[in-house]
Amino acid sequence: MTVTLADVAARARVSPATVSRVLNGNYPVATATRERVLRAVDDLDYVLNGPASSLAAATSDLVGVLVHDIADPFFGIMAGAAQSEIGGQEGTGRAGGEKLAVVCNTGGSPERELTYLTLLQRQRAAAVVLTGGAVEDPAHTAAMTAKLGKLAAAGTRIVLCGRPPLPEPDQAVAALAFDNLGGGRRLTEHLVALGHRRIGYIAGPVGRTTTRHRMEGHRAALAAAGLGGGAAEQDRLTVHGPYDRRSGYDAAAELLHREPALTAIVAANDTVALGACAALRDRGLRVPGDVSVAGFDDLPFSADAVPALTTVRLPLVEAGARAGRLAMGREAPPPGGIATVPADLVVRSSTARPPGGG
Amino acid sequence: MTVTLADVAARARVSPATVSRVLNGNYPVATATRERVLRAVDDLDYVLNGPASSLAAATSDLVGVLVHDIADPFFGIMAGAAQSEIGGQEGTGRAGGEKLAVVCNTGGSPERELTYLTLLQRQRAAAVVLTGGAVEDPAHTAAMTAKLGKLAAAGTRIVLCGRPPLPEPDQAVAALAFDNLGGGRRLTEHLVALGHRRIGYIAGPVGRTTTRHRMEGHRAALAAAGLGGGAAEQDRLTVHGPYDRRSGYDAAAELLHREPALTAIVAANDTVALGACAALRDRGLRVPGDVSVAGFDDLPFSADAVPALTTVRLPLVEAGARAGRLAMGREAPPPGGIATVPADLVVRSSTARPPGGG
DNA sequence: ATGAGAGCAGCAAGCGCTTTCTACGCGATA
DNA sequence: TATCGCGTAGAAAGCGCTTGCTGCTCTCAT
Repeated sequence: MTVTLADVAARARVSPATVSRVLNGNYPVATATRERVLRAVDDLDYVLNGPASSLAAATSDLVGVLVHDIADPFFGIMAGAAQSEIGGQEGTGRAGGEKLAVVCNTGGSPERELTYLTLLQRQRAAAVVLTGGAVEDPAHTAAMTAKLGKLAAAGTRIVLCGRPPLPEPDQAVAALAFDNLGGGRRLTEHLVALGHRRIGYIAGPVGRTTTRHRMEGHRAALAAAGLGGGAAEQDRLTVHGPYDRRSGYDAAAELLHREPALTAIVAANDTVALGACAALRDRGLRVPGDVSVAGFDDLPFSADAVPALTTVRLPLVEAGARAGRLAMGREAPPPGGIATVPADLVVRSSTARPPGGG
Repeated sequence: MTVTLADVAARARVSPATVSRVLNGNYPVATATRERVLRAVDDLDYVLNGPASSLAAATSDLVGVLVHDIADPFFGIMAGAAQSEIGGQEGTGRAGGEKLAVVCNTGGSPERELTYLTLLQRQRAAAVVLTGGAVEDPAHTAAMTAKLGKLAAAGTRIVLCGRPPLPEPDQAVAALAFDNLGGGRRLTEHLVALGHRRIGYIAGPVGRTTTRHRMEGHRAALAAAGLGGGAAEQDRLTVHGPYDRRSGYDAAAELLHREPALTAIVAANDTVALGACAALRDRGLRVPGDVSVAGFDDLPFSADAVPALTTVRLPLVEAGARAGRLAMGREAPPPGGIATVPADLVVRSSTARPPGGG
């Protein structure tokens, strides 16, 4: 039925051991022998049995990339960049280093995150890349830490991309953390500098590090300008929701309802910001004429929106690629295992001075 | 070091065979025994060794989902929908049916498509879902057909989603083909009905089925209205490019250069259409006041664009989910193994009657 | 009471590969 | 000429799991 190593060995008139060595290329094999084996492989159309190989070698060439939402370009871009570093090298022929990068979609669910990690652990994955913010639930954090510790102990390399380091930093875990706090602060500082005083905030889902950090940056900027207000006031001008367009639309409407004199809205990300713009437009308000709007991430479509979105640029491609290299062990981990990825303000045309004020 | 089945068996005071059977749940085991085993599993924190299991059982729980560009929501949406059907069922506990859906990013490269297929074949994947258009190169088509045939022969289920059936239909391959031709035709018919006579076409990359079918639909509509012109004229009003925003921007500029009197532009997809809109805007042309623009796919952001995009709706979530179920063998394949997914015209505000005419 | 049969658990033979250790042949060295 | 060592190939022992088959222990009908 299926062709096995032994079949190839028989045809090449060598032992299975030799075939294995030719295929793995980490043992001296005479050129003539090698060629004979390679020819037999081609003739027989032999395909290595992955499970058998992984079992015997106690390692596999699977690398998992976990994302919250595969339909969101924020994750797609990072995952794509990581994957091209992992399974990428075209034309490398049958040379090593080729790994199978697989992206797993958790849908933002903690359970599925854990489930995928177990599945990856089952497969004895060579590495795991976790992208996006972490869920801030003590129980889940503990479970994740334990699971990741076990994976690391089993030799699986762990890389966090766009996610803060674990509470108890592990040597074996590299973290590429986005400067969400700094980015959020700079964004709101920009708005404040333009003269805005009543700024609504559309936050991401509750209980996510990304949500919290961006919001803390926003509030820090407000506080620094003496615009903090009380906790109650802050909450009044904040609406939480998922990272999608619809959420932005609804939240903007809600904010306008709570505070009709709003002159600016800061959104948790670009997609949400675009939803907010739509809501504003539907109410006859102009952006940025009546209300300024800002996003976060600087996804490709943000530059093309009308008006072009003021946002915070996150180098997703670079970060994803670096995470991929880290996962492959092709790049030295940053000192302390932790690196901060910059988040720079990008001013475009969706923000301007407030109508009367300024 | 790592806990094995034998360790669990020892602790539960049963044979390894019994533990295996409890875990796989496909053999009668007395309740008391089962519970003892389950307790031992928990106590020891046992995690099945996937490769060993796959080797012994000659099957694996990996399902591959191939996409051209993971950063493109068109693929992200389909892949996410498929994945939720494959690895989804929350709370199913340790019950079967749980598979590891992994998405592989080919970047549109034929070589990588083949490479991933081989990697999946290595892993003895349970199923493979291929999304998006196929590359129309005889050599590649032959290679793919051969490879898919081998996979199918090895028991891997194959599902094509948004891709036409193989040249020589295989019983084991299910295909969910998008009605790109019909959608393209209806879209252009709409433009013609509005009174447009000089319509530019921004096509996708050369040599892809999707590109060709959409374009053929466009040209069929033109021909039916007696607007076909000669082949040379058709080519003059057609520009090819990748499926990205930049390509749309450049192509629109080029079309305008070739035919300044253009009153409408049909783009290969929504992203490209948005790029075209940006180019038009930058030249001081209004959409749809001066030039109408239409896209394809109806991605989420299309409804939010300004102006909202007239496009062709593809039920990506439904198609992806169905592909997932097909891959799991949870849904009967369509008659003949082929089903056509409808592509309906969605008229919004980016198209209107041409300026002077109509 | 006894034989048949159902229900459940164990034995042991692999699944296809990797890798350690051993063996062989040959040119170089003494 | 005898010895050593290098380069290369083979033998064989698993890696951890699944599963066909065997066999034990009860229960139930005769």
